[in-house]
Amino acid sequence: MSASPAFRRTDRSLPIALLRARETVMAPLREMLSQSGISEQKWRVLRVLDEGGPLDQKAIARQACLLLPSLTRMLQAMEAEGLVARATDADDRRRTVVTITEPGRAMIASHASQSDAILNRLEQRLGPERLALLLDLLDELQRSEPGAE
Amino acid sequence: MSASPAFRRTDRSLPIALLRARETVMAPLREMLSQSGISEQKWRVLRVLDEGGPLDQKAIARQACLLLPSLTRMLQAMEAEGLVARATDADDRRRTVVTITEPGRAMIASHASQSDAILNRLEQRLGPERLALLLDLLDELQRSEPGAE
DNA sequence: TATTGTTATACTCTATAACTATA
DNA sequence: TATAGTTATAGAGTATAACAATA
Repeated sequence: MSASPAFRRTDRSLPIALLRARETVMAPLREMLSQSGISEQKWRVLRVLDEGGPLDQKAIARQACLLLPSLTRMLQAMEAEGLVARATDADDRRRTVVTITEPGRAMIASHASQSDAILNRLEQRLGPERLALLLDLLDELQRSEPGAE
Repeated sequence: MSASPAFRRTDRSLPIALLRARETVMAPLREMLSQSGISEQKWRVLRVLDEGGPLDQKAIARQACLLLPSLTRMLQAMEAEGLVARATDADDRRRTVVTITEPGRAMIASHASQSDAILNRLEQRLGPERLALLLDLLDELQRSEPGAE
């Protein structure tokens, strides 16, 4: 009647622990985003573009953890909303280069202070050193696998 | 043209770092699960039940990070597949107590060695101490918020 | 009156394959 | 022949509200 001994306890299972931690962090952020009518996924796209400058879609998909078909539809909607602009790459015309627009940056900026407050609160609870350590470990984990960026 | 200064770099952004790390960990596990025709979500339900013994649906939803309406439909399917059994709680007849069945445990057991191999490989890359530290930090993060279990 | 779980509904994302065009 | 992106399609999960049964 006991749990299968080959498995770690779910709170010591990395996939579940990552999910629970993410849900904890995202809960207040989701509430914030719902007020703008923007999805979590579109928010990630904006964040990646805001930071990484113009990117082709494959790079966006990889960095924002999205599939290319999902991204295609999202970008079409976001272009219609004026949040991003797309242009064919002159050097390689298979590529589409996506740029965040000023309204896109404004959308991000409008949430900056609120988002910062949420994450600062977490930082205070965990402690700045331990948060930095957590980010290091997550980064290390992600880099340890092939295919990750 | 630079990124909004109020935001952390996305690789130092906790929500995105958690997502990327999770995708890294889940990629090989998803491949494993797809061979059984079981979804990631149903797998979480089985894992939680296998570990936590009979649970009511609200507890399952919280521990597996699912909404109650999603869980209701999933459990109906899983009951039809014989993976779980449901019964009304005698003491509080609003509650439904869900139990994993032997076929459910067998489903889990059939993936134990493969799942273990995947996670052991990650543990070797990161180092056992750093993995333990990561799990500690994730747990701490999750516990720091109200509403988390 | 609050809580557990269900149903209904609309929406979004996931996932795969097939397709276009460029290289 | 391979790659970037699109389209098509099926399916599943998300999210909200409204509801039933029970406490």
